[in-house]
Order: sequence, then C-alpha cells, then structure tokens
Amino acid sequence: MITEDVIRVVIIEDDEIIRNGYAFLIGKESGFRIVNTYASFEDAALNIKEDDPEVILLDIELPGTNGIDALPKLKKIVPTAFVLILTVYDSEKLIFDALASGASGYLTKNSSASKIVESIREVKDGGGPMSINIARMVIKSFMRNQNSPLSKRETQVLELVGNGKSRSQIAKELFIDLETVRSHIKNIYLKLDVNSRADALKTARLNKLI
Amino acid sequence: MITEDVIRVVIIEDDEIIRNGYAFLIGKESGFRIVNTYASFEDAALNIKEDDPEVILLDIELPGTNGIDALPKLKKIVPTAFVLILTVYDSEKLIFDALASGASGYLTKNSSASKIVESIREVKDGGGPMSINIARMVIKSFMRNQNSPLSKRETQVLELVGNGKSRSQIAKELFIDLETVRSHIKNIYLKLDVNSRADALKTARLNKLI
DNA sequence: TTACAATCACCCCGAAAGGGGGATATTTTA
DNA sequence: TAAAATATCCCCCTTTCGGGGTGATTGTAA
Repeated sequence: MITEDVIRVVIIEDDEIIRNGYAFLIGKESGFRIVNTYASFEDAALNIKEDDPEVILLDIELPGTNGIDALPKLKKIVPTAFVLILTVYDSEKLIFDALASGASGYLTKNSSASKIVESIREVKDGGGPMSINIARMVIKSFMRNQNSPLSKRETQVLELVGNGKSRSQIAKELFIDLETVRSHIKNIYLKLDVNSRADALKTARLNKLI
Repeated sequence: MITEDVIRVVIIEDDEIIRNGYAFLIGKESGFRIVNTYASFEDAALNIKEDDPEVILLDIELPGTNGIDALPKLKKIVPTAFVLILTVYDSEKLIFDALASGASGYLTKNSSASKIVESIREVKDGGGPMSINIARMVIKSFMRNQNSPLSKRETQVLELVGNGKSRSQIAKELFIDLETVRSHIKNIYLKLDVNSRADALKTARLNKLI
C-alpha cells in the first residue's frame, strides 16, 4: 500500500497536447502526483492497477472504448478510484450516463486549470464537483414544466402510473374510487392526446409534467 | 422598470437573526441591494411584486406556507426572479422537490457568506450553484448500483416496464418474443422477491437498479 | 470441462386490468 | 357566474398479467 500524502492522479485522454497540458498543470501543484497518463482505455487497462490512482481524469471522446463504456470497467479494476469526467460535450444524456456509471464528477474542458485542481481535491474529500454548465443542466432536468395542462390530481395519478401502479392500487393510495381514477386517467389521455399508459408517460416525461 | 446595475435581492426567512445577518452580509457587498426582507411567504406575497427582485433567497422552514409550496407561487408573482433555496436540511426529497418547482439553486446554511454572495452572482448569470453537499447528493441519486442482481437484459426490460410498456410493447421494442419478455419479467420478480410491476419498480428504484 | 447464468421460446389457465363509450354531481377557482 | 377540477357510476370487449411448468442455446467462470 502506498501511503504518501499526495493525491495520485491518472489521466486518460487521447489528445497528446491536452494530456500533457493537464499533466503539467496538475503535476506542478503540490499535493498532486501524475502517476501515469494514457491515450486510450485499452492502454490504461493494462497498467492502471499498478498505478493505484486515487483520482482518474477520464476523457469521454476516446478511440476504441469510449469514456462512458470505460468507466464501469475502470471501476472494476480500481474500485476505490474516483473518476472525474472531462469532456467538451455537455450533452444531457452523456452526463447522466456518466453519473449513472459511477462518475464522481463532471467537468467541461473549458474549466480553468485551478478549477480542475480544486475539483480533484473536492472529489477526494468525497464531494461532487460540477461545473456551472453541468449544474445548470441537472437543475433543468429536475425542473417541472410550470405550465402543465394537468391538474394536481392528474399529475399525482400519472406519477403513480409511472410507478407501475394499477387503477385499483392508485385508488387505494389516494383514497378515491376506482372509477374516479379511471376518469382522471381518461382526462389525462385527452389532455396529452394519447391513449395508453406508455404514451402518456412518454409525453409527460418529455414535457417534464412529471 | 428599474434599471440600476445592482442585483435586487429579497430575503424570506423567519428567523430574525439569520434574516438580518444575511441582509447585512449581502447588503454591504457592492453590486447588491437588499430591497426587502420578510418573515413569511404570506408577508412577502403582498409586497414582493413592487420589490421587483432579481434574486429571492428563500428559506424552506417557514411558518404558514413552507418554502417548497411558496416557490411556485412566488414564481407566479415574480416570474423573472431567480430563487435560491437556503436551508439547514439537505434531505434528498426536499432538494428534488425544490429543483422540480423551479428553484435555481440550493444552498445549505453552513455555506459561507462569500459562497452565498458568489452563488447569487452565478444564479443571476444563468448558472446553477450547488453546494458540495447538494452536488454529492444529486450525483448519488444518479448513480446506479454496480452490484445489481439483474442482468443487462432484465434491467432493460424493467426500464421499459417503468415506461408503462406492456409485455407486447416491450417484445416489439426489443425484437424478442412475447414469451421471452414474460420469462424475463418472471426472473426479475424472482430476483427482487416481488410479484407485481409496481413492487418491482419500487424495489429496483430504491436500490438504484434502474 | 463442468456447471451456472443469461437469453430465448413455448404451453396452460383464470383473474385482473385496460381502454372506449357515456353520464352526473360537487367543489374550487378564475 | 362559468369553467375547471374532482369525484362517482354504468356499459362493453379485449388485452394483459401473473402463476405454474418446460427446455434449448450461448457464454463464462470456476
């Protein structure tokens, strides 16, 4: 076990200039040591166990196995490492995929060097750094449509539908009649112009009604 | 229309000491003006339109209408205002409710004054500030359980169940037989020890399997 | 190489649920 | 006051659901 009081960092990034740039910027910080850098996941997979990094800076756009697919595999090889995703693209889906796969944080490449260094520290301390762009996106993803055509009750019913509940289960849960649930659902279908549970949920989620 | 180049801030917080403390700390910053402070939503509702704030600091724990319920109502009165939630509790549900109701950010009360001031600036510029605790929680909420008992296919099927899809709809979507979907679902039920869609989804979501 | 998990597919059955159609009454809110 | 929200009831037919059981193929880990 290596027990120096530096944070061991590995960088996986295919662009040589960016890779060396980050390595230089982070390496010169006291308290950090770049133990290795790799141009692809395949390269990293062979050696990274010996590197024993505490933090991995991982690019999304990699040749071969991309960052998102690499993430769970890296976690399997070095389970204790925190992974910081570093990318130029801040697409909603990518971010959520990365977080779902166990990324500890997500930074866009326009982040300043000091921001990145600060983020590594935060990650190491168990925090979750997110650049402003990412935070904004996450917040947006949680924001309900304020002009929902659905009433409170209808929204409530549709949420339970989203939980896989049947009409009778919903009725019990809301202390209303089975037939009332039915008419709520009928009204939901009318308003959303659909005629099935799946379509109602799809439309509702697309428009952030639930 | 008021067109001074200061950020107009309103504070809604029932604790007088905290309220005045924030008012003082923020008011002395150049570029900020505390246009009003209120001890409850009810008080605020009467005057806040005239205050015309750009940023509202909103406490969650309020007498009468609580912060979460107040949020959409405030947004209705002053639609252009950014709302920053300020609370001692960082419970997962509260945060997500707040973000769903249109909060622009979420700060725990242990945040430093400078952090709060900085957050107001970020919010005004369209960013989404989140304190470390919150970011960590949000990230955690996105993180899938890496030791899911469900296979890839089963996870996929269960996700479609969560979209309200019927067996036949799932079969079509995955290009497999209706009966195959059935056996996947049966295996899911076995593994999760449930016997209905609703329970499967509940267990799966609780354990972050989907 | 053996054994197990995963994926796929098929059969029977009865009960439950879903969706289309329609009507009506009370309360809340704009 | 009129519209929207909420609640309840009826008919009908089709689909879906979940329980039971069986078995083939593939891939992978022990």
